[in-house]
Amino acid sequence: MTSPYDTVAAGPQARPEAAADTGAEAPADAGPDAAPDAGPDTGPGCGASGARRGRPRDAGVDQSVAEAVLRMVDAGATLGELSMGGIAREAGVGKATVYRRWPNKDALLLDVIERIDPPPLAQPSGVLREDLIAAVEYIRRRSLAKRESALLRSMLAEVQSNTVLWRRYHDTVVTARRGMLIALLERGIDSGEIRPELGADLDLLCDMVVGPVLARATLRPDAPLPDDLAERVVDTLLTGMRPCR
Amino acid sequence: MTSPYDTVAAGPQARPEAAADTGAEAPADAGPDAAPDAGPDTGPGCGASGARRGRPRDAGVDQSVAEAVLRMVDAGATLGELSMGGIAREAGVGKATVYRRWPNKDALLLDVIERIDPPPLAQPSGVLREDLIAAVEYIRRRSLAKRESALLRSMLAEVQSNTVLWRRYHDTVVTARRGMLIALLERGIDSGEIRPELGADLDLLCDMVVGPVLARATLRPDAPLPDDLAERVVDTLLTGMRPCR
DNA sequence: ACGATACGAGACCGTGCCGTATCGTAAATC
DNA sequence: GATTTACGATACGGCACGGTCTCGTATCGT
Repeated sequence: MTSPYDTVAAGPQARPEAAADTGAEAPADAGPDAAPDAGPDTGPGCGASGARRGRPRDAGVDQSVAEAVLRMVDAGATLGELSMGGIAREAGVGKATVYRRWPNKDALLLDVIERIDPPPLAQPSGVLREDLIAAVEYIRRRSLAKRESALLRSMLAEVQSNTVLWRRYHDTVVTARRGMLIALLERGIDSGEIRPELGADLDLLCDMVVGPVLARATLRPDAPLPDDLAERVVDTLLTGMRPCR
Repeated sequence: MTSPYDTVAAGPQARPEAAADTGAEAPADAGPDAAPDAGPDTGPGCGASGARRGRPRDAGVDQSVAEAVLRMVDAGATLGELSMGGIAREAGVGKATVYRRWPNKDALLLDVIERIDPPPLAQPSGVLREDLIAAVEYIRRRSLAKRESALLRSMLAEVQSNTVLWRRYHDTVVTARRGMLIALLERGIDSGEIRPELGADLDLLCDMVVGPVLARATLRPDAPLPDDLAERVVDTLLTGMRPCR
């Protein structure tokens, strides 16, 4: 109903003259346009003019703020519970310093989320079973180091109230991984390791591979994620539950 | 960090003299004791004395409030975003009326959540494949009528900041369904329809059955949940991905 | 009729947060 | 040295919410 997330301006705020459109605009305007590029083009030096005049921005501040947000989410805060004041305090910076870089809370969160670049999966070995296990194992490990899973849960909470935020996360983090997995499955079909009729819905196959661990990690935070989980999921999936042979 | 959920008193508040321990207690006391029975023992008539004196409580109010909460969550609100004033307004009741029944927001949410009694699954037919499909299909349908899935997502957001609330939901809603599914799988093993070595971890098997649909419904709210989803998940799972035969 | 209780509406107050502004200081260019 | 900008700290206004209270009305027992 009363969603606090209506307008979102993404990316750290550039210095005033370099981006006059990001800061204070005409009121009751904004809307769903919101410049989609949110690269961490932090202020200093982004303008055409080579060297800035005054004291340069401390690059460490961006880092501190991002770390603080992750730390707080990790510690159990909902995104909705995070306050700008709290973030600033946790990061050990002034509130004004935060607002100098991001116009509002949404922009900040969006930027922090995009800053989480998942380390690339290892190069596929070509052996289907091993590659699938590696993919699932990757999810398991990320869920264990629960920074990721805490953030995911927090994001999930925002799916409904802040679709922009979620879509951004989805496009940045989820899609990439999913693409790799689908490629893996396609190769498995080509090589005859997967029944070809299953190729009709790779999306479903994808969910069947990652769903179990994902569901356990996010929906059952108490459940264990034992070492051999990925292996057993993949083997059960490949062989099937029936004692067919 | 600053969790707004510290103490929780569950269940609709009984009329004053009937339950003097639920209302205002000594401050800085409460704690993790919180009477665990939260049945909707709504005020009137709950006391030993047969008939109450004044105007009886309107049973419709409890319903209206619960409906309002579900409606708002359904419409995209996070539990944290719900306000008592908003709930009262949405329900068309006075704020005082709400507080007359529940001592605080947590107690209200807890009660509403427990009020969602999932309609019992149909009696198992005895045919493993059909029963598994029915179980998965049940999840799919609940996710489609997204009241449930919206609530689930909102609950998930609270996992970290309000473990009490989550545990209550988990114990009430999740455990029951899971138990039925595990019984199903056990019978499948007994009847030889499932490879017996898989019986070593029925929990995992459980996740493999429900995980795909659950993950898709909660983690990918845009993804479709086609009619034949349950069937295909179960068949793929039973047969396996390999072209073993 | 009368007291008791519940009802919707809304005033009220304390608190916390958002976003801005100010202050004194630090680091850069001119 | 002067100017410009960033920094941490903090004060401020505005606002929404939680929770209490009051008011006028409705509905029950006695």
